[in-house]
Amino acid sequence: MEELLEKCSLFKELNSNEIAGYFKQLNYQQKSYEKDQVVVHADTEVSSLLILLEGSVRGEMMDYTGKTVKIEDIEGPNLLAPAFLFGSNNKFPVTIVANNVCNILSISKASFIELLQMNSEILANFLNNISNRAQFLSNKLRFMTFQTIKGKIAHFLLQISKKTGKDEFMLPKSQNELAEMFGVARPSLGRAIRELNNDGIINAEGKKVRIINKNELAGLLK
Amino acid sequence: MEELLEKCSLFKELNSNEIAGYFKQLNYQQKSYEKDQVVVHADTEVSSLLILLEGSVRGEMMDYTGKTVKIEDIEGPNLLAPAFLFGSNNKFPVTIVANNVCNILSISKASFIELLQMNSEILANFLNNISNRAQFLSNKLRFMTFQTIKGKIAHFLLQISKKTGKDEFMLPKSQNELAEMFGVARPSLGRAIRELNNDGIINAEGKKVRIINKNELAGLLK
DNA sequence: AAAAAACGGTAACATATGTTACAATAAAAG
DNA sequence: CTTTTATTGTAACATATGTTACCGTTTTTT
Repeated sequence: MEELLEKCSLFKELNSNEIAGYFKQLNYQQKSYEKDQVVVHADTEVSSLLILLEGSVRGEMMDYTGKTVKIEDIEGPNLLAPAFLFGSNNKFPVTIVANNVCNILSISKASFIELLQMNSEILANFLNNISNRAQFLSNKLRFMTFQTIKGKIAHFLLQISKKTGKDEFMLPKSQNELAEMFGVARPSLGRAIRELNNDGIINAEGKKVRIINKNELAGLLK
Repeated sequence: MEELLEKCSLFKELNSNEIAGYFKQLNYQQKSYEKDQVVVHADTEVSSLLILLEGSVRGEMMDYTGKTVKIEDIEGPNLLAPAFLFGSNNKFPVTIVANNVCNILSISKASFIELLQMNSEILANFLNNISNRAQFLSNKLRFMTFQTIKGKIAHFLLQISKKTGKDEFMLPKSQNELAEMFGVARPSLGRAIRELNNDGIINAEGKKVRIINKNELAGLLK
């Protein structure tokens, strides 16, 4: 277990011996989940820090019709909803569902506070983690607030292009998944891609995409 | 100054003498701003913790056409963008503009870290503060992601109704402000209100609103 | 009190996106 | 290899929202 925790950002700069030392004094539990099993439902009280040791989970929100929107995937090892352990509303903001078999560690809030007091390294790591969380949300918010479908596609493609350094690549997800990610209807996404293609801004055929006019594509980021 | 800080959530449970004691050891600056003066532009490096002592500021985002969307108002005394002092992207996510004459304290990051190490009360307060920030963003995101204009209005009205305990009240903002807050066009907002009125769900005349069918209104929260 | 500015009401029209449906193709399963 | 299932392409149509414009009313400024 300590080997997995060692890779977790919360314990950066600590080795597995130190971690094991701290955990001897802590109150914690470990539990496994099956693929598609719900780990916690939205609005459940957050009374413990959950650490995803192995596997992958997703955060989902549901509207009142029961339609599910995936917010993000989280790969272990990583903290789950760390920003909801403190603050005035200690409820999970999303439902957390296992993407595959995964292994989750739970530390009670009281124990975790002790841990933060024991080691200033861990404290700093936790501050960074929460802050990154807030920053992620802030980005997501900007993404949702401003952009049209074409804007979202532009953002997405330019991000890939920047990361890979190439103008031609395969889409890493199906249109269905992208549409869900963007919070739009699948045919609308398809149409937008087609229009970008017909306007000569990109070249899209199946999953293969080439960016032709990067400036014009960036101009859609309104 | 200490009297103002005493009211700030970061120093909850501390009195002004204790605060003054800590500040003697810290590196900080204080500065005033005029109404509508920009405090910091979006994407500026966050190298200090900004504390709004007196007055009110707003956070704004701009799209590439220069159109501004107000994200929120912040009243002093309060922290500005605390979640961006740590984490991996230390840039202000929004442009901060003074709503009226205000007074802002700036503490260098290094000094602030010292302060967090000096007092565990302040540390806990800061964790709560950042966490509340993340929770605010999470709410805003839910708000933006799911809702139609009518849904946003429903959410807004039901929130007021819940807070005041009344079904009839005056809108606390102009349609212009509401439209900006919701990120929609003003005539679209007006039309949506009119339609809710014509459908007998609410009774709206000028700023005076009465909720007639609360269930149906809540049903719009999809 | 008069003038100016902000605000609310509303209409016509443009545009973006959602909905539903179905066919063609590709990928996975048997 | 064949069948099944998922994926993509696409069209017709419905709906929500944005844009622009104008007018009458209220509020603020002078």
